Amino acid sequence: MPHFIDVILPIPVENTFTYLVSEAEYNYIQKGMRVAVPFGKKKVYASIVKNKHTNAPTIYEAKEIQQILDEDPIVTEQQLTFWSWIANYYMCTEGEVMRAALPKAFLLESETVIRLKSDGLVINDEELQDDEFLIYEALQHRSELKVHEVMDILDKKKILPSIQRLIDQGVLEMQEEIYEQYVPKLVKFITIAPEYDSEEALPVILEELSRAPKQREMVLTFFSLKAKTNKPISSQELQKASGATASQLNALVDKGVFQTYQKRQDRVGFEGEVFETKTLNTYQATALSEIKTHFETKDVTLLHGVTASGKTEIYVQLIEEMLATGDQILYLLPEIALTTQLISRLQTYFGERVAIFHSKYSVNERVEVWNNVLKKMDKAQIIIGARSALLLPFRDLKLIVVDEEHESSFKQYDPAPRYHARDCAIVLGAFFKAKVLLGSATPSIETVYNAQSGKYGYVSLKQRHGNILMPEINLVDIKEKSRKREMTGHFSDTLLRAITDALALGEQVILFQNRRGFSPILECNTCGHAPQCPNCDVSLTYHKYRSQLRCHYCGYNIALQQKCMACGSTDLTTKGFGTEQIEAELKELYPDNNIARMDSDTTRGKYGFEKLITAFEQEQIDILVGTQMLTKGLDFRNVTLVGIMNADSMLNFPDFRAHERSYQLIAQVSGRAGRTEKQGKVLVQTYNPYHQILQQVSSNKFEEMYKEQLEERRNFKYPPFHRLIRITLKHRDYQKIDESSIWLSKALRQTLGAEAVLGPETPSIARIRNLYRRNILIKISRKQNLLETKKTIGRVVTSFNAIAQYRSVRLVVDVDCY
DNA sequence: AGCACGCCGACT
DNA sequence: GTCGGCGTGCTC
Repeated sequence: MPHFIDVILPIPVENTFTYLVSEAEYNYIQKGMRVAVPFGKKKVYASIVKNKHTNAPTIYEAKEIQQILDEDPIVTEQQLTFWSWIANYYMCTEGEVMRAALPKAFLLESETVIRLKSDGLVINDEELQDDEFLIYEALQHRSELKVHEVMDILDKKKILPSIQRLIDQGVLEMQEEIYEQYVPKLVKFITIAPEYDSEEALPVILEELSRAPKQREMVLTFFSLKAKTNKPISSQELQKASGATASQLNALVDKGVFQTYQKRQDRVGFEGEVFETKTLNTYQATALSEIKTHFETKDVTLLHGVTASGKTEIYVQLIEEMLATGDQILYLLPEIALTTQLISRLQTYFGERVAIFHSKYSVNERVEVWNNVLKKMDKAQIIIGARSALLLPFRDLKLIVVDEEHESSFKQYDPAPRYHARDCAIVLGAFFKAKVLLGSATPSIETVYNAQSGKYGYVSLKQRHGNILMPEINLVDIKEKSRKREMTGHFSDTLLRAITDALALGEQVILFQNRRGFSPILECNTCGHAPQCPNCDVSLTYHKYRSQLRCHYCGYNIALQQKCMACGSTDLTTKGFGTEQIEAELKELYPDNNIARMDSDTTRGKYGFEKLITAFEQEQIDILVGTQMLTKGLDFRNVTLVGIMNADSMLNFPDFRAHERSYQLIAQVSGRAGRTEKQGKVLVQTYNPYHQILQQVSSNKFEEMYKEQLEERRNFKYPPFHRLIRITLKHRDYQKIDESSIWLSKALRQTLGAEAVLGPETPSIARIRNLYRRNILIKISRKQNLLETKKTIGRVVTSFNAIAQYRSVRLVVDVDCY
């Protein structure tokens, strides 16, 4: 009886694929193992085994697998169930989930390589055509060439005919190669050769080395290191301690004094002191016991604690109590908050039981964390990570903490799966019967709604840690200030006075401006022309530090023009403002103070962000200007003043959550002020100080904001009352996008009802990277069957793709697109 | 996704 | 005439 396996391939195709295996392979293979399979004419992929069976496919012949890649499954059965849930819920394929979940090192892809045939004939150069000669010659220097490299050498794309001719002549051979990308880290250790390892031998060696003082010293250093610790001594350590070079060390190895051996070492680990957890204050202790009470009856609980109320300590305490059982705990954070600040705090409590999973980690580091979680190692009992940590191979998950629950970065936007980590965490928690704790100072409307309706437990913590007062938030009417000519650049006199006062007291200041760059638009005063991106429908942003105009959507950039490109006038002005301009103005106003800027331009690189944070912590920086990045759970002791340069741009953002977001942002930034005894001060500059959101945030009326926003959501059919699915259409032809989007919206209206479908609407940026776009929004009432509705949408999409002239239109379906 | 096949314009 | 453009269809 033939044996078969169904596998998931890491590509966006709907189905699993069936391959033929031998009986021995069949018995060896387990679900969740990786198997290399040929796919299409030449590709080889690492796939994941989803099923084993003996049902031969009827309409095609199954291919044989190439090889089994694992000795044990690397994906658990629970993960496979979870993948399939994600694929269903977020309307994507399991392959896309697989691609997001597995560390890249697990996803081998084949590459075609060519090499000279070992018994190949030596060929006469004259017999070869130009291209063939170039390939032949390149292979004299390199043992093998990737097809891609051949393209580079010949500087053209059609290379296969030349290669084919060489193969026909028996010169070359071609092969598909797959590479295992994970490389264990090997560390070189030093021991002394056994014959020298004694008291008596030492003088002999020293005598022998009398003419090599450096080597002599190294031997002495080795013995003193050995006496100090009984840990193995690495070559690096020895070199550092003795100040010797690698060649001096090698000389001793050659002389047979030292011996070396390689040891596999984990890249991920923690070395340092471990401290006792802090005792909770009475408010925190009460909150913790309330959380535990809720967990007796409910799986999810919201901890709503104002900024600086000490939520982290509560998590720590809860984790510590849960840890006793030896099960795993997941701590999810928004990407940006994954700074050393919080991690080192958790590491000081839990030491090496903490593992970190983070996008800035290398492929190898990610594989190690994956394996540690899979094998349920002690060193990965507590996993801290951003949203993708949710996809790790957990064994026994006991608790999931979702910190900063309201953060929009928990939702993945671009490549599918477009999943929301908080919502998926709740589902994953249910799979494991784990408890889920959501924490935030400004929880999202949906979560508060779920808590108030009794679905989640609710615990509130209104007292700041150490009874520090909430910062005082004042609104500054800059319309009025402009009229009275009390503005200096973008600063009101009120804000400037507050900055001057704070600096005089040696305190630090944070200024928040939600836009990077110098100023968004460069405009001609004569003709009104503003340079546009040729690929996107946006004006280019002026970046002063590079003297460039840049597009924030596609990266297009040109050098700054001195003259208007339309009329040649030199009278150009900038409109709007960003972090860079604020920084420049500040440097003029406070030339004696250190001013730094934190945005995605200044925090590139692995440690860019951390360097800035550390410098600010150590008070080397007096004023920090930044974007959103500043809001995320950072804790600076000496900040007493926070200024928000312009609140209006956020409030007027065209999105149903703009008001909620503005409240959260202002409240979060404000929370950075006054974390010690002194009450912090927050100044919010706005053209509209009577806006209800600004009024609510300045008087700390979260409840009122929540009720008002909830009412609006109810009236306008938004979450949590309705679910939203957005379909985005993209195409480079304007006509086609127009027609196809109208067709699709009509088809959806016919099947789902006219009131459920909105659009097509043109997004505020109608074209990005030369693709025109249209959005269609589907609102699904809570009463409707979600699964059925998605199936219906799926059917409509299928019939859309069946129309030949629309097929080239790209569709992106985003479930819960908020 | 990626790759081959196939049909059209612009150049050695 | 060929090279390279990208629309189309398929992958166990």
